[in-house]
Amino acid sequence: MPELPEVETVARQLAPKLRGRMVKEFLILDPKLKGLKSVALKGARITDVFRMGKKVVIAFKLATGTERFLGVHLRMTGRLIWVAKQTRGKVDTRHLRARIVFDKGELRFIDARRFGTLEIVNNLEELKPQGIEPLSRDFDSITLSAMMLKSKQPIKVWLLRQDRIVGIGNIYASEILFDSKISPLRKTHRTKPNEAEKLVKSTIKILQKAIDSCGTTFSDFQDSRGEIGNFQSFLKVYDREGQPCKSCKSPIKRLVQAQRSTYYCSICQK
DNA sequence: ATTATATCCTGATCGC
DNA sequence: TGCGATCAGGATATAA
Repeated sequence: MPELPEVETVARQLAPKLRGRMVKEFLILDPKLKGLKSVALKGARITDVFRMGKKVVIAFKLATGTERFLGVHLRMTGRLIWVAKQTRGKVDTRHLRARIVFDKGELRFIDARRFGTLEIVNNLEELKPQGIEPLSRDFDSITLSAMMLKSKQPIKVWLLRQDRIVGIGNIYASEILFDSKISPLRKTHRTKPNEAEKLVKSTIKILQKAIDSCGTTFSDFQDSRGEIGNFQSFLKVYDREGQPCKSCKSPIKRLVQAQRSTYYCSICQK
């Protein structure tokens, strides 16, 4: 689920719910997360919630004035659910891995596959990803071209590398390449300057549109029920194997690269 | 240094 | 309906 637009959506929706709240308790339920020094945040107040790469960052201020940052990586199935009031009776606590309890309400970290990670750091720098933020000014075709020259990987695989560009995952990689009219099989260093330019434009366009649509399908934060992402209706190639290309009508193809599905139109993308 | 493979986990879905 | 095989939107440690 969570690529850049989804993580951005989570952060944006949580921010107004969490800002200003004081941590009453930070409970770790999954033994896999037990190394986390969650007690360090007891009594801390949340100052902000935002996205960095694919992580949701929650910023805290301790009573002493010291800052702390919680980095949450959702990986495949992680979710952060805001629960405004304590529900009485049956609560689905399956896959509940951690809880941050406030005077009113709590934040739940739910993660079926348990790939998600939590980390607490003293400096925000420690959560900063290596790669370029595609929605920042640092992301331009000159920079991209220079980076792409260094890799012989297929471009689809390369786009997933978080140490180069952050935030692109398996869905958006396919969508961006379709929009760019570049084959996922193309060797990264074989892209021409005008294609790098196109890639920059397509990346920004796709990611921004997905953010505007609140991402691609996932559950609501209050009741963890309603689907709030809308971007799936804009997907042009992802999960559309055999269906007609939105542009040329020829069937969309699927292939596996680095053990992950890639979808593309072999007519439109060269 | 870059690139391919195995691995971490669990649930949903597919084919028989 | 049951059962095993396969797949899933992520990333990294290890091997080549």
